[in-house]
Amino acid sequence: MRRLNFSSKRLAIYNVICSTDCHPSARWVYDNLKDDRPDLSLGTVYRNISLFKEQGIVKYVATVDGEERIDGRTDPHAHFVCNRCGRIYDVEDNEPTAAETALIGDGFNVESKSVTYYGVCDKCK
Amino acid sequence: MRRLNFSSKRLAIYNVICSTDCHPSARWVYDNLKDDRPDLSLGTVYRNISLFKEQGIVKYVATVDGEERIDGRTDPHAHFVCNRCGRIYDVEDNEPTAAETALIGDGFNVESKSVTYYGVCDKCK
DNA sequence: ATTGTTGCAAAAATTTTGCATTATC
DNA sequence: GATAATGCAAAATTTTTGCAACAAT
Repeated sequence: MRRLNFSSKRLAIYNVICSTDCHPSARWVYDNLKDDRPDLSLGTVYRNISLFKEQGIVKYVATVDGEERIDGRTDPHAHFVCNRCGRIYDVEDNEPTAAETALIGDGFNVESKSVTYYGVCDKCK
Repeated sequence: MRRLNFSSKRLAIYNVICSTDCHPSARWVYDNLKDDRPDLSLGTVYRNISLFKEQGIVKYVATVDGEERIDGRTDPHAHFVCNRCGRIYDVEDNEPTAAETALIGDGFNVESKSVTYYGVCDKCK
């Protein structure tokens, strides 16, 4: 069986992603690891995030200010993106929708759903 | 009173966006106008799309293969993004969610909601 | 040894911007 | 003529990639 998180850098990248709730960008992950691991390159962070997404252990959340933001939490939930500060918050929401049923009836394979609210967060108000 | 769609190019860009249901990228809009208007630059398309988004007459839909995709239809509805071909479909869905009420109760200003389904469309199956 | 992983820098790709020119009123 | 809009090309940004070096088994 293929072992996941083979290398120590890969593991470190994954751990950073999972131990924050800020829904980081690749650059944020890089910056946060750079202190502990000066020998880390941004390309490696990108390569590993790509891999994690293929494996399904990291999910795309939103693109904010041109940067892709990701989430290490993979259970179904929604997000709130602040239009002022760019912070992304988790929002509990697992309501199945009638629209999904309709899509399936129309012959679409629905693999995932993304629900994102946009507005101004409590800190920025 | 300030007049919208001041210039003829601006109007043409807006019309192309509104008369397709493909949820185009800036490049697609540019390519589709280029035949009729050889004197059109991609920068102008980007500048006008930015303006339309500020005005609220065009909405961001999703980022597919690194390209931002937009919609000239601004009434509340959801989307389906095909992971194979990148096509984006409109999906009727205006169910208000309990999550939105919860957000407001928590002191967030919810300005908009984006619901996007991902999977494989009927044409690609 | 062989396969997987990384650093580095270059390249690719999308989007933004500065400035001179053109269009609109 | 004054203001707004555009073309063009350069610049800025994010993301990807090639390749040699390194790590792991």
